[in-house]
Amino acid sequence: MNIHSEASAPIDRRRNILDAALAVFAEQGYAATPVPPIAERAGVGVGTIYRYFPDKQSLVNEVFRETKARLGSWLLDGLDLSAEPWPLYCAFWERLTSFAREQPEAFRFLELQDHRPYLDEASRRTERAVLEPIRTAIERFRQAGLVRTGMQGPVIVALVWGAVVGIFKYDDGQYYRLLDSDLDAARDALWRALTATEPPGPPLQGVST
Amino acid sequence: MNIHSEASAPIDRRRNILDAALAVFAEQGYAATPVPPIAERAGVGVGTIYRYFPDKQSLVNEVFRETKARLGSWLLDGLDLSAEPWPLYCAFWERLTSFAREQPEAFRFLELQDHRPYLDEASRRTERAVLEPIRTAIERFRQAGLVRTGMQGPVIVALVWGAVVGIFKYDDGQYYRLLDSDLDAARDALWRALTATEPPGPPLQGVST
Amino acid sequence: MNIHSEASAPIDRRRNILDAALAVFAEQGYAATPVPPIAERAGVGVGTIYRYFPDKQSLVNEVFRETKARLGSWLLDGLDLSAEPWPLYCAFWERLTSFAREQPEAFRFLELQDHRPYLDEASRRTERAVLEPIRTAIERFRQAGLVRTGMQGPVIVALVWGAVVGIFKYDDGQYYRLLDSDLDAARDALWRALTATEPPGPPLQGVST
Amino acid sequence: MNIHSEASAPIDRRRNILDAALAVFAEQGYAATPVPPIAERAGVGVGTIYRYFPDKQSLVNEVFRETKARLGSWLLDGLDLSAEPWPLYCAFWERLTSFAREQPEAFRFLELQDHRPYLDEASRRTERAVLEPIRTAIERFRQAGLVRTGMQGPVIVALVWGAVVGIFKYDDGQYYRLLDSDLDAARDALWRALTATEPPGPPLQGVST
DNA sequence: TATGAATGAGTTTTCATTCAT
DNA sequence: CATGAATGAAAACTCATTCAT
Repeated sequence: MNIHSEASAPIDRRRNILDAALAVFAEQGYAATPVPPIAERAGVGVGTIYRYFPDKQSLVNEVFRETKARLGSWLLDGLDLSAEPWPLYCAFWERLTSFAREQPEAFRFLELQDHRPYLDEASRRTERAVLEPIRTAIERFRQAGLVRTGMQGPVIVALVWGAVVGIFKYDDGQYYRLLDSDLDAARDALWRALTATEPPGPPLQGVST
Repeated sequence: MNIHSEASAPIDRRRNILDAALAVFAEQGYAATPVPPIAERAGVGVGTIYRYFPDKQSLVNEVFRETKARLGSWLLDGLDLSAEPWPLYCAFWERLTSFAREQPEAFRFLELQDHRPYLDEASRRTERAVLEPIRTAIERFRQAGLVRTGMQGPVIVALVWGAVVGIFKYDDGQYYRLLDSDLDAARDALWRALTATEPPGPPLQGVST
Repeated sequence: MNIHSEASAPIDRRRNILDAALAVFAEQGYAATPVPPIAERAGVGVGTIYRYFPDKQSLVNEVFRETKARLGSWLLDGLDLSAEPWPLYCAFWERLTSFAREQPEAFRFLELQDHRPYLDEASRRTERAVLEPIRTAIERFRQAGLVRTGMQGPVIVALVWGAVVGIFKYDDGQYYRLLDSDLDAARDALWRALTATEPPGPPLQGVST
Repeated sequence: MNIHSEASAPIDRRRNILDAALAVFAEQGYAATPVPPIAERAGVGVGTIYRYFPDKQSLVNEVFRETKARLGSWLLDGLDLSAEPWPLYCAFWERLTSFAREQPEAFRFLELQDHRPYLDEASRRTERAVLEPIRTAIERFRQAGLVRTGMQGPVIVALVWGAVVGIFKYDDGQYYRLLDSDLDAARDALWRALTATEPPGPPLQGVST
């Protein structure tokens, strides 16, 4: 018998607080969100939040780092960076768009808000680190001549990432709903943008774990 | 000529307030910005702000509409939407990137922040209206077969616009400074993305006024 | 006509806040006193206190410095430190005891409470400075052989001052009320303590201004 | 010998809590001291404190009573109140000053802080009781004509006690360190104050147990 | 009309006390 | 019986808005 049988729900208050904070920060923004709604959504007392985080700013920074790291895992865990360009690109694209679709709060919080006013150094480090492997891979492809554009590697990533953010932002859930065909077309279009070649076709299986 | 002689500096308090508000909102965000810093930057008393705007939220909405409209003018005024695709695209690209470079506060405020928590209906209308002519033009090109991608017209605009925001956001002024060559390469790359053809060459002169 | 006719009561909110704070701090102590009671007693809103003092600790420090300085003036203003020992001693005694009697809040706050936990450097400087002239005068007398005790000058002052605090503290207004005869006897007794001579008699007039 | 062998350390939690509370109250004052630091210093959990004391105020009152009683014992246990005045005075003086020196926390807590805001009736009774034997002895001497001053007996005690507090308070450990000669001189000076006679000489041995 | 000091509702944060373990 | 995580009432402090000047 371990400390918790599978049946008993172990209450992880820190987890609940972080999740609740992400949800309300995504909705209202950090500065516009008072602490009590976070506590209520987390199912804890207000004071409890201050047992886990020294202040509101530390909380938002932890939310940022955690969520950014989660995005990093989502994009990269098990991704074979040595794969061929097109399968690798497709795998990355799939992960990127599925994150936006399946983790809308995380996506909205991370990508649609301006964090500079409160981000601390640790968070900025995390931010820079997350896409580093992708940037490196792109840079490798670029130097191998597989990427036919004059942009620096990181700029390429920023462009693709920004394009994805742009189209998901346009999907406001009310005036426009993104179609799967939009996403596929965007994927192929950006491939052309980067490689100056036609997309080879449907992505091969087995690139990601 | 207006009624003021050149010697008397015509103090346009409303103007100053709007400019000051844009500046501090761009820097700190709406919710994190108290009113007094706006007043100070505008060179007026706090009370004065409430003579021109009923409350802080009305102010930020007016800032939003004004700035969005300014962006619209910057992009569209004198732009010949009936021009050939490539020159039109180049002209639009030039306007877009020059706005980001020359009006960094406006760009940061409009594009890097999440306005949903406070935007009123009038502002949302303005937002939708600004890019409408562009969307219409794209749609026209698309239906004429000049745009070879399966995306809906507005999604194309969102993708290009998002890509531009993405690369300018990556230019944080500290870890990376965007090069002109990055911008030119991005322009050509996105042209390939949309048309599935090589960019025809340097943009022709005379497309925009 | 100056800015305020004598008839109109010019409201000095800072003054009111300091007075109110002294009153409630004297009664409850600094740490046990919330801000609202101070505001109420001062006849101002809570927020107003924070317009005049950055925080509660700054307020109590200012109260301390002001009150200490007031005590210093009460004891020393116009006191002829070059007077003969006995008249000077009597004048000082008179000022000391009248301060305790006429400014009971100031006396209780300054002398019956432990300020170390919150006193800042400026306040500590003020504290050290206030009795300095008296200490200097005593030292002069001591070196002239007029004070017949082996204590250091400042210790003499501390002893006399402590004795006065002790007897006023014993006067709790309920179980014991200090008599004038107690005070006169204490004055003469302490004179004997310091000089090893009998007190010469009733104090001469005209020592203080 | 008690029931515990020397090997097993008998943990007296109540004792530890009282000692810890005295230490932190002496340092920070009652109102400014949270409960957790007391628990930590006592080596117990916070909850444990509430098993021994109903609330924080009861704790501070018990600390007060205990410490006051300890002071009473220190001053009086084995003191021969029927001794001759000068030896008795010297013995008392020795106990008083040694308490201030050897129990600085107790001294600081009892004498340098204002307990009125939280003291309950039982504590006030204890306070009054402790010095009662001394006051009675003084009163006896006074009525026997051995004390030559017009002060009431309790006022005499208050003056001496206040003088001692005054000089020890002046010894802040930083700007001034009390010398033994200061203390001896103060003892003799106060003897002159009370008796209008010269101190007879060095204190006889054997007055206190 | 313009101002900025004043305000109190609302925010962040603390802490005495409880109670499940 | 001892614990310390959890709590919410209360504290410190902020700030959008008002209004006397």
